[in-house]
Amino acid sequence: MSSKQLAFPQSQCADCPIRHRAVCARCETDELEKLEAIKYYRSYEAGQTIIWAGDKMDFVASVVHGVASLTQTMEDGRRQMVGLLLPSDFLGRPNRESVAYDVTATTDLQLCCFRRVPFLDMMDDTPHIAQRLLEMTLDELDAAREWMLLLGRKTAREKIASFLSIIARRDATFNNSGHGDVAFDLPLTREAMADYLGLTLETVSRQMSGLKRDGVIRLEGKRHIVIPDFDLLMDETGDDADGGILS
Amino acid sequence: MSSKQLAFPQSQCADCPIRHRAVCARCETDELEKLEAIKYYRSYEAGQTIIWAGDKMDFVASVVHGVASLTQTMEDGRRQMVGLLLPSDFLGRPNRESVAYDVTATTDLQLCCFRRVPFLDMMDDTPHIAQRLLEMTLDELDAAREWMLLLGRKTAREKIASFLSIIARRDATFNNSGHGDVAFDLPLTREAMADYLGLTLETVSRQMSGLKRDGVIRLEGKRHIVIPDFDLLMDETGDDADGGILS
DNA sequence: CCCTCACTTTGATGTGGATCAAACGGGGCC
DNA sequence: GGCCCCGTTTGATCCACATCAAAGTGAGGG
Repeated sequence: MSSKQLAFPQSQCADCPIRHRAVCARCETDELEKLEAIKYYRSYEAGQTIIWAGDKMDFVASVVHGVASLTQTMEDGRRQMVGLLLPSDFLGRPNRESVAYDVTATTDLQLCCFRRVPFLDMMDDTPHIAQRLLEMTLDELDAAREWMLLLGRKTAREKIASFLSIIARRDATFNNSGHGDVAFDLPLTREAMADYLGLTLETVSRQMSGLKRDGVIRLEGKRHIVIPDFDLLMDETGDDADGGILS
Repeated sequence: MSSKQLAFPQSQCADCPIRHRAVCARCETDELEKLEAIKYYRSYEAGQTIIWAGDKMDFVASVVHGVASLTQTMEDGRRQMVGLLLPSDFLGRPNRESVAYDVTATTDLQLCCFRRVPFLDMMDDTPHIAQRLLEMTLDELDAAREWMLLLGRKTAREKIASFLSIIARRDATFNNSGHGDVAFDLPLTREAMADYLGLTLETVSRQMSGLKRDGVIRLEGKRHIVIPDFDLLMDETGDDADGGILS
């Protein structure tokens, strides 16, 4: 079993996180070769729109580096972010050509793409791909449901604290030397945070200032966050205090 | 193709909507027999809790009749509905034993259940089941994203109008004789609607009264809704006015 | 080095929906 | 028929967050 994992040719599907999460974890060598044959990379810079709502999308993809967001916009301009894709997350619907929301690069971004139709063919030949995608989609649905609780019932301060803990859990490099400092860079502007949280950017800014004033977070520059005590932050989220730090 | 569909033994998996949506649409006779062997029914009455958050769930299921809801509750009692399951919707995660939210019957309810482990085995043997479940889960994720826009950015009146249009789309019997009346029963109390919409029950009630006062809806009793002109309702949702009535 | 521009912070005021409180209505049961 | 109870409606008040407005900050470019 472990020898089999070691047998995966590391040079194939090289820096592509999809190997770990969506497709390749249980792939055999010949399947990896098929994936190699249909994959290609695309890069975007911060702020660039990848696809507009309603456009055709002829590929599925996995995020290599950077952050992408899915956003819905109402006619009068109100906007709500409905998805935030970090490295190794999957983008696209194998069986559907169009998307229902704008996809935007919120930071510089690299995607590992697979053309849709060959990817579909490969799904037919390789049953565990669909099973793995099902797992990932169910995880995303669970995340969406947490997000709904946040949007529907949490206060502005709880929303900010929850958001920071979500980003910290995925991004933080943490400093176990001595005490438990957790530090990371925010990959979003205050406006994008507001779109994520269903707030205005002014409220986001005020609540960040409030958390800083109360010593829950430290701000080094506008974007770099240091959390001196993760439990203190968790107390602000409104979530049950189970499963310890970054579990 | 159509002859093949007719070849499905109608007496198998008899009144079970899972046949149409999750599993059986492309099943052969022998696969249907395997499904028959592991399926069973469970009934619940309105208000009954099916599973509590954190409990083990040893089955997956499909809603036969009635309505079930998925709800998250914060420690201080704030509640947010995060899923609403109508007939033919699927419940459960094949690969996970526990659930992260309470599952409750909001009306009298019948489920068609499959024990989890045999269902998993069947998924391994029958690749199109995972593909179909992936499709359904992606649809649910799209619905969750619409819901997030509603929770984050819509006004109370828009939330109510959107909710009514969602229920109408799935439930309504409509009366094409003469004009386009659309009528249906609300499967939820005002309180459950409030949990769905991220509002209080008082606000739900006030906004319903408002829509009634303005002639957008008629109320016959507390629960029966008549919509004299669906376009009028759609104008209140804040959504783009594309894809006509009940498309 | 300073100017610019995009992002952010802070301040003053307004308001939609929450909260607290009371009355209403109708179905089931004695 | 009358009473009770649960779900619902309506009213009065409050407050968290939106809105409108202005000033601060810092990175990049001339």
